[in-house]
Amino acid sequence: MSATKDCPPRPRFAANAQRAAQLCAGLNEAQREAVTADDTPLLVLAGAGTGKTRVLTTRIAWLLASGRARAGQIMAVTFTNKAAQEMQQRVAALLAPAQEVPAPEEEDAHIPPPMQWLGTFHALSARMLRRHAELVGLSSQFTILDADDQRRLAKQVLQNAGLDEKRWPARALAAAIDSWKNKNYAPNTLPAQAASGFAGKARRLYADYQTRLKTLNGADFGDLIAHVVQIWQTHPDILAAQQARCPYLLVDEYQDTNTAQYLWLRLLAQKDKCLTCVGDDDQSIYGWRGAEVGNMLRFEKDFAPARIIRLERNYRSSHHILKAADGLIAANKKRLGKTLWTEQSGGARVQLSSCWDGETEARQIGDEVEALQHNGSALSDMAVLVRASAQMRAFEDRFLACDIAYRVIGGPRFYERAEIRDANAYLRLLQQPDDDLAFERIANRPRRGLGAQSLQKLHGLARQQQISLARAAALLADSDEWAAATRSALARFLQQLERWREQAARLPHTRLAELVLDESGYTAMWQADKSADAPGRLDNLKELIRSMEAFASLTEYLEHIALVMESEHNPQGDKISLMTLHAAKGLEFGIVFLPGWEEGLFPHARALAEKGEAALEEERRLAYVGLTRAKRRAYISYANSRRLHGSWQPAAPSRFLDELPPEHCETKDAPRPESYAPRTAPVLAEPEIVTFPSPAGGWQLRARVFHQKFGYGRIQHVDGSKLTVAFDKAGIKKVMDGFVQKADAV
DNA sequence: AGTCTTACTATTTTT
DNA sequence: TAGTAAGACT
Repeated sequence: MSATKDCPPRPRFAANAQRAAQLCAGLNEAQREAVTADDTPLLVLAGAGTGKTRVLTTRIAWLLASGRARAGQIMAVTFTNKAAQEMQQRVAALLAPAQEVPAPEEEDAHIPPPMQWLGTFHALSARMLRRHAELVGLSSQFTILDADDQRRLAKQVLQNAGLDEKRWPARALAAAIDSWKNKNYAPNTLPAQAASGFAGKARRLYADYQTRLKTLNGADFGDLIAHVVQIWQTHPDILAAQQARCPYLLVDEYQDTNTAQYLWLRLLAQKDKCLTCVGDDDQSIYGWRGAEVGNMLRFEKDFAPARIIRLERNYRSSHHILKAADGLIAANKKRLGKTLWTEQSGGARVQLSSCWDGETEARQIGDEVEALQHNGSALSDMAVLVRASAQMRAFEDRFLACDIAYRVIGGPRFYERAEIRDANAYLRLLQQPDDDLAFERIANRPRRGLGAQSLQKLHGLARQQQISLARAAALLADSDEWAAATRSALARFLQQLERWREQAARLPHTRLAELVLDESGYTAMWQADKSADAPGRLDNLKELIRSMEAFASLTEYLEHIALVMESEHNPQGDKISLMTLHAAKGLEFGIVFLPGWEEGLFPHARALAEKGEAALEEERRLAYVGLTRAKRRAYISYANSRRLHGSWQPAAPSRFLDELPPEHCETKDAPRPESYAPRTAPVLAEPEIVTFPSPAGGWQLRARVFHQKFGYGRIQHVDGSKLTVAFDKAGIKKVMDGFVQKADAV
């Protein structure tokens, strides 16, 4: 607790020594050390279930209670809004009893949000960027693009460059740009290898994309970080001011930082900062999104003199589960290394079982769920964690069939629905007339005679003049070009927008939203729609208006929906949770089911194909995350064959099964004799529709083939895997070879 | 301009 | 298999 020589003297605030001591009361040795550490850069290596969040929040509370810092001087960075929220609440709860003591300074007397600088990288960056937007060519009203906007923009850039969208899909460009920004590459610093992509046009495309962003006054998620880094790098005064504002910097989930975020942190922390990073290299599962575990492995070097504190005492899982997880992760080579232990002894071993296929697996797990329920376990204390969302289907079907209440975590999101995005586009356009993506989205929704043709022409003019669509529209409406009908439609639309903007100043934002949806005819459009989902969409719009009430202004609301894409409204009820392993990070359940431990699925073949050994280690960490979610019981299962993309695939048990220490596991014999066939050749449920995966050379002209839908036919032409077949009844068709088979095989 | 047909794709997705 | 997205058709 002594002041360090590395840091200059800092103002001290009214301390509450008693309160500070109380905060440490329930902590173990390592936790207390981390909480009360001095200002030296600190890495807290916190294993699963070792009280990571507790340490982080207690450290914040301790910094405040001990008088080292005021709330406004602490910056705490998280990755998710959920984590930020939770931290906010927990800090407040820790400090709540302290409020009985009169507040030491008037300005702190009322502090509803205890931490002004607690948020995600993106939220904090957005806030700082709004202040200095003009330095990167934006106005402070800039729009934050979501993934869909980003894709559409990428598509426009590709079209403009004349690239074949089949070969170079927009999603691929958007993903590439994302990954370049994760690495903090600008168009002109793109390394040669990356620049050679997209038919050698990568750099051009990236530059175009950025130009378009500037024109429409927008920033994508990657820009939020990258622009701030750039501003700090080029304006030392701005950086220094920010550094001085928050001398205390805490980072959650440090293993998930990407290169750009790392630079962001390093810039902020380089001067006399008290930096505390918390994370677990063994739970790094977002490498595919740019996270660099290396940031964590290098911490001591990067922030020397730094210290590392390991939290290894696990409070969550039973002995066997912990040991099984520990044995599994030990197979990874690139790790800082730690060994979790628990005082809990005994408990159930990890249960391993095999089954016939995905459906049988779901049935087995369903049966076990019911058995556990009869023994008094609550559904809400159980979870099924899958590798890929496609696996969820079987469980949903089964749970519906036997009436087990379930909840899917991480499904489609409220803000991603078409009607919500439309409504938001109207609002965005009011605030930010140059937001082309919003303009495009709603220009003809509802129909007002501005079809694809008109939009196309507008685009041409906008691009030629380097202006936004709305400005181009204004020019055209006044010109003599085009059909009068189009011009008047444009003029009417622009007038409407103008009127709403005037109203925006007078009306509360919820009222404004209603007015816009009403007068634009948008609501009427859905009312007139006879399709089955129209009423639901109208409900969603009402829900949207309601949710806007929680915000003070339109600006605040828009900022929120851009940065907080979360939807979980209904976490109540006794239901079993169904989610991907990725979504499970940070959660815990009494009983956890881990289905689908098969080679190809888990570890996933695609991951291995892309990045080899590194990806295998990440898959293994994913398995580790899964296992360590369980408090009392873990069930691992695998199927002997699985249907993938319509055809049956043989499945071998995952190599991870062999890596589990056998003394902590228990293999349950398959309950049905016919389904017990581990490690044997696959059994195909419906051999008559087996496909021929690799037909090269296997197809002969004029051979008789059979197709499920078209019946018998004769091959006329072979083009790789595409066959032209003259069917007896259905005529000449082009079919993929996977869907036909030799007629004599039938 | 809307509906139908065809082609294509298919891990994970904190912001 | 199944879901989507783009093009063709009327």
